[in-house]
Amino acid sequence: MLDHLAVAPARASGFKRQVKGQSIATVGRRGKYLIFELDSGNALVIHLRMTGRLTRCQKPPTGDGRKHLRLLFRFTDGFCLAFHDTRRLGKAFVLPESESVAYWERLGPEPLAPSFTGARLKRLLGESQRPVKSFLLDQSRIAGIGNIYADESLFLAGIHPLRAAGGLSGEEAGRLNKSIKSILRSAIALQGSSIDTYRDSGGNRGRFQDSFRVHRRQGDPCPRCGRPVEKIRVGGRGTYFCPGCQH
DNA sequence: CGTTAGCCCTGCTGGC
DNA sequence: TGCCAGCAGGGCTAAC
Repeated sequence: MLDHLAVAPARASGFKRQVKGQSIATVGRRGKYLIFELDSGNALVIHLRMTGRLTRCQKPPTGDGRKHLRLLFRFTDGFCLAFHDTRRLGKAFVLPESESVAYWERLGPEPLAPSFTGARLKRLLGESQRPVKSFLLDQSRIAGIGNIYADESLFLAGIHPLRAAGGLSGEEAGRLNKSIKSILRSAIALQGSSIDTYRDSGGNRGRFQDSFRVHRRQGDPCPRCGRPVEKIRVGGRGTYFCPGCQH
């Protein structure tokens, strides 16, 4: 089994042993997981979840800077990489090279890959009776879409979050595919969404939250038709949509 | 197999 | 002003 919670003190020694002295060969991503490939062949994997933050710093944090500090990596050039996480939901662990393929196979395809097309999405949706919003959030079906981006993608595509996934037409799947790519690309260009604690590695806020059209905007007029945005719960997640534009 | 409820975790918000 | 229930949610596990 994977050593899944490296942050817990009881398991920290094994984690430290596997990371200490290693160089980072490459930095990558799969879904919402950050992957730091070590020269041992193993990978340091970090998931920020809701409130995790990775910050590059010139020296180890002190005072208030240590509040919620969970991990601190020190590099030979003197720089540090700090992992802060207020809610402690984030995870860091070492993924053995031998388990890598199986681990990443659990995730669905990357929606930004050129091979991810409307037709591919239509096939993935299959005959599923789940709400399309739940389907988009299921990382084993499609990797990397979170609650914000599911809401915004469905709004852009004009699709109601409670529609049965398998009930979407080919044309609708095509629209949804284009919307997902567009929303993700915009959010990346604006360096993410800082509703609350998210910051990039330089400590800067993202700006995509200023472009939300429905997410966390219940009661506000829809930017397209003016009807008030509604909030419901889908699969236990707060879900925002326009009753006038999404069918 | 496909799907869903519960849990983790802390800080903020809203209602009284 | 203070208190506290409720909410925020990604992903894992257990259960159906």
